[in-house]
Parts: sequence; C-alpha cells; structure tokens
Amino acid sequence: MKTIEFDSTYFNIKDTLDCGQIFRYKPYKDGYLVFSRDTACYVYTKDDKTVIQCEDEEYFKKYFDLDTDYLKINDFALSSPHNIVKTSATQAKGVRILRQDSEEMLFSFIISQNNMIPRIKAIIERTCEALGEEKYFYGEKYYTFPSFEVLAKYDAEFYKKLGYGYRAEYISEVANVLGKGDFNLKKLENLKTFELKKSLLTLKGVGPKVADCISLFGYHRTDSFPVDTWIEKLYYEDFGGTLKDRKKITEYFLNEFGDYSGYIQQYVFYYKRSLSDD
DNA sequence: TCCCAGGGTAGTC
DNA sequence: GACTACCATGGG
Repeated sequence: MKTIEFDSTYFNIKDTLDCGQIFRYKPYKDGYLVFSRDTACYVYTKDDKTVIQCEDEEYFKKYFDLDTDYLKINDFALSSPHNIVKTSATQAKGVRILRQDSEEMLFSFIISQNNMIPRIKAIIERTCEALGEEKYFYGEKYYTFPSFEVLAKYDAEFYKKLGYGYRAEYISEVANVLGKGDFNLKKLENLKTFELKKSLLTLKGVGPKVADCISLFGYHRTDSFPVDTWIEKLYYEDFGGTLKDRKKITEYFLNEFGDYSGYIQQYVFYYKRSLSDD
C-alpha cells in the first residue's frame, strides 16, 4: 500500500466528493473509500494534509489532479466581479476536478439526465453489484464498474429492472455501439474540445449537458461549462441573465471564464446546491 | 396532486 | 433552425 500526502488548502476531500462530479464513494473510518473503474483508494484528512492510500500511486496522483495549480484557479475566481463566484470560491476552495475514467463518465452521466444525484448513485451501485467484479479493499467488499463489453450483453429490459426508467434503452444501445468497435473513447482524447463534444453528441442519450459533463470529468476539458437546472437557476438569480436557450447560456459562461470554466462551474454548482440542503 | 431532478429524443413547423 | 410533448422514477 502506498501513501500520498498533499496539502489540504486546495484539497478538501469531502467537498471534492460531494460536489456532484463522482457517484461512487462512501464514508470509511476517518475519511472515504473512493472507487474508480476497477480500483479504489482510501482518503482522509490529517492535520493540514489530505492523505491518499492506494496501490496504484500513479493512477490516483493523476486522478486527484495533483499537478494542477489550484491557487491560481482559486485566485482567478476570487477576482471575479460576480459575488456568487467569489463566495463559492471561498466556500469551496478545496474542490478539485477529478480526472475520472471516460467510459465510466459516459455511462454515469447518461443515467444522470433528468434525475437526482442520490438516485443516480443508487442506480450505478445496483449496476456495479449486478455486473461488476467483486473485489476487496481494506477488507471492504466493492464491485468494479462494468466495461462496455459486459454492459452490451444485456438488453434494455434488464436495465429497467435496475431502475433506469426510460434511460435503459440508451445504455444498452450505447454499450452496443462501443461493442461494435466503431466508437473509441480513447481516440477522442486527441480531439479539440468542440470536436470531442460533437463526437459524444452522436451517442443516443447524450445531449449538450451530458456531453459537457463527460468532457469535463472524463477528459478534463476545463473549457466546458455544463448547464443543468441548478446552473440555469443560478444564471437567472445570481447573474441577472435573460437568455433562455441553454446553448446560449453555456456560451455566455464560456466567454466569461474561458479555460477556467469547468473549475468555476463546480464551485458555483456545489455552493448553489448547498444552499438548499436541509 | 403537482412539481422537480446534473435533459434528451423525436416530431412538427 | 426553434418549439414542444413525452419520456420512468421517486421525493417533497
């Protein structure tokens, strides 16, 4: 087992996990077990450090985006003329954008459409339990995220039983498209962001918002600004926005924040949602 | 009972 | 291109 220690000023594990970018993690002892693809790690806070324990050191160094300068990002947010951006950047300065697996992001965010985060987590958990590989980490049993090869073996009816609702057909169809080999998620890594997004949009069940989430969380394209119902609300309430078309709202934010868009989006999304928690 | 949730598709114009 | 009915499911 390897141990990675990192200054916690810009790495708050709770905020990084709770901000809505990841669906597979659970409280464990003084911290959390975090699951990605077919592996896991244990993360906790000790004094002024965030500590990661895992087998795959290189994977999780990259996963938690440890080479990126978050001081610079947070300063950019603090210099914003918009109060909501400054407030959320202060409140959520420990949020990092995880470099997650593109395949897991694709299927996870297809499930996310018109859905609620706790329910998305539950559907993904049932899917992993049904189709993933059983493994153990620190004595805790968990299930890996199933590959598209496995997902493609089951039809829509199967996914409906797991609670997918109308998204069941999207999952089986997309898994089959990947299974045929004419759509390669790895090859998309070389594309520019707008080309990547355009390519993702050809998949059934993937629209502009879901494509933005996959681009941001699965390909670390921080020049993405996913606009969902929360961001739309925030756009009207906190930015005094008047545009009605979500595509134009996205363009507005991209123009405002450029390559920092993805980071700012997570700051404000997390903050805005936290205001309506009980 | 209606409204909402990390929206998208297919049909119409 | 823009507009809209409809799409499962569960919680408030």
